[in-house]
Amino acid sequence: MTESAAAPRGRPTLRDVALLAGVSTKTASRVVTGEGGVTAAKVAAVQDAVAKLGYRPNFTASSLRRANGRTAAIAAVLEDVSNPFSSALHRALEDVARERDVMIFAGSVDEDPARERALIHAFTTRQADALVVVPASDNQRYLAGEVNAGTPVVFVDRPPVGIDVDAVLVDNHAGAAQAVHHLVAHGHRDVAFLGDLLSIATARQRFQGYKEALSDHGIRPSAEHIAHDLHAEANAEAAARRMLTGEAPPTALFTAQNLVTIGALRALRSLGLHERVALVGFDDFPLADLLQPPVTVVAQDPSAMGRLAASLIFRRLDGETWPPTTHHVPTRLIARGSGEIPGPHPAAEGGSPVEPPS
Amino acid sequence: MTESAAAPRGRPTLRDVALLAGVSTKTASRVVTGEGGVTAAKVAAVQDAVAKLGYRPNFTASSLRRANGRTAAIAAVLEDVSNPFSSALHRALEDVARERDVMIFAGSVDEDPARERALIHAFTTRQADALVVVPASDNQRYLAGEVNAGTPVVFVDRPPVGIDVDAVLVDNHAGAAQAVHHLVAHGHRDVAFLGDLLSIATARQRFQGYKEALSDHGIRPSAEHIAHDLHAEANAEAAARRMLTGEAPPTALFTAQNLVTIGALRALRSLGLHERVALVGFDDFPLADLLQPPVTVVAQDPSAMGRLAASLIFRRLDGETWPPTTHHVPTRLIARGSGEIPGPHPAAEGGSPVEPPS
DNA sequence: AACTCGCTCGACAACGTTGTCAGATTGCTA
DNA sequence: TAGCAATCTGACAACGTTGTCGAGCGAGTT
Repeated sequence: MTESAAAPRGRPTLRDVALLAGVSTKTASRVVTGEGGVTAAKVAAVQDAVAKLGYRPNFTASSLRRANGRTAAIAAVLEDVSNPFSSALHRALEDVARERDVMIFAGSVDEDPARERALIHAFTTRQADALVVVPASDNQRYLAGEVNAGTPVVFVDRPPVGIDVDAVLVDNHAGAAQAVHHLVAHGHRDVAFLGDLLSIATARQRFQGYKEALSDHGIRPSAEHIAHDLHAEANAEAAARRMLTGEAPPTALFTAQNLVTIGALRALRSLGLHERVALVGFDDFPLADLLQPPVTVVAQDPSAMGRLAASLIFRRLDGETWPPTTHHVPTRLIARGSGEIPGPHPAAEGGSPVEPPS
Repeated sequence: MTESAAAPRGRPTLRDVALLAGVSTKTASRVVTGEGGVTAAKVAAVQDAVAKLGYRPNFTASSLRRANGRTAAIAAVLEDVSNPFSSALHRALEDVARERDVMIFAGSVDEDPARERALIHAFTTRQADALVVVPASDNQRYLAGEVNAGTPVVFVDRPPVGIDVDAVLVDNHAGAAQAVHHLVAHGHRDVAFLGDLLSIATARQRFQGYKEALSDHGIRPSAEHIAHDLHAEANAEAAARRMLTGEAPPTALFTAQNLVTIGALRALRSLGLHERVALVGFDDFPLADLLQPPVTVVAQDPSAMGRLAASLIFRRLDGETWPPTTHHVPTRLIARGSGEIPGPHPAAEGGSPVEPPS
């Protein structure tokens, strides 16, 4: 004999199970979903059939039919799943989702607005129950349909534009200001700024914080010591090198993004200035404490952001309602060494060095 | 007037579109799928209706009905989406999948066999078209049903057990041996081993490579200089510290995993031995080149592994068939400094230092 | 003029599942 | 013993979509 039974072509379905167990599909369904109200004998028969056939329910078909139509999957539209910030966020979402057996679709936008739309389209088309978005475009009006249809949407790290939804943001302005105050308190007045693409809202906010903090101390930054649109490590390294080898080089650097910080570190290292020029970076990174000197940063907390975003999502999915709200997750200055290299203006102006409250 | 029209409760469906456009659902379907064979006038009417209602096709329902039943989603069962190896792998999968508009479900196993099964269950239940698995369990027989049903499965980094599927592996044995040969060539005979959980196949292979490479040089490692089951940074640091402060401390360390390497670096640093004790780590990590001294590693190439895994998946999905095959992606020794710290036995035995071919 | 051909279009069924409902069986009460 | 409620079970429809098939129509052929 080649086949013991009718050998259903593809995967076994509930119908195959029911047939083998000698019950109706509905009763088979009752057993596999644990709905109850089935006699022990039939339960056993169905379970036997399930085991024998290796039946796996088709959750896709089930969610098509079920009352709420939930797919128990949420989508994460991230900057790049392989960068530390995004992947920490991703992991935090997963941790919260796991408690509810919800899966995560993740995709990388790479700062490409078209890609952002394509991803969101793909995810909504696949009936994701909710959307977590780190946007790259300058306007997300196109999401209105989804939001109106009742899909919970949370923006993370960058504010929504043209649409009113929950957001979990970092206080970039305050964080940047904190970094600059810290440097000034350690005797620096010539603090350079190296930042990400100005098209990114957070980059603009950090620059704003930098400018205002300096101006609080009556300092006007030199135009040569400001570099924008550094999105790759190599660009940042070149920009830092240019500043540091120019005339009247800065005595401290504020690097407003991860890769920019690392590029600047390379420049400092290769010029042998890493023990002499102070540096505070925005966003923490692994091994920052093992470098020489250890790198002082304004840390964001992507895990906390992810957990908060997920909890907002699930509260909405549970039916809770409230007006769209923006939440701010605080930053934390972690002094490790590079930011405490003294500058030429000790005990700046106002007496004791100004330290932000822990 | 409160509502301009019948205001369909949830998302608009093809039926709503057809109704508004005055055509049958089938014709509406023809338009949105681009099937063709529809007059220009009706195409326009349908497109208008689509735009007016903000209609989005339900890909889930579509794949239920369509001939091949594909969901255009593949699942990645990873160690931890937030660790650099996993996330680089994830990203590589995404890059290949993107070309075909295929999305990725990702989940973290955290070395928990139960979680591995739960994730795979969840993904198959959601009709993922294929599975990429970095296994944590010691046996994956339970996947037989999926494989028989024709779902392409590729194992990455760790070999499948109890089941015969494609695999993309690192040559851990050779990579570890290469690291040890490198250290011996630089004058070390007392090379310690610090490795991950012995329950992980790759950890065992790396240990094997270490032992055999030493034995090639007629060296028998001291039992005190071998530490297994170091899965967290803190454990690794403690173990390294114990070895380095014991009597007859090793002159070189081979750290067989990422976090173990970092833990060992912390121990070296805190004991002030980082310029005196050589170290080669298995698996590269960001910023290894910026540490003092820069860290020599045997690098894996998670991107290449991911791309290869994805290409195997898609070739199978395209209908190509071949017997399950194991592919080995080569490692590469990257000499940066920490591995070239000289040991007490210069020009070891066989004349010129043995360097593996680049 | 009768016929065929090609094209457009819609009715219907089906994908795998679950909600609804009514029928069948059982056990209990009066 | 009749009556009734409680329990179990299956037929059927439906979720949103697409494959199948045949009807309708105008144009071209003999």
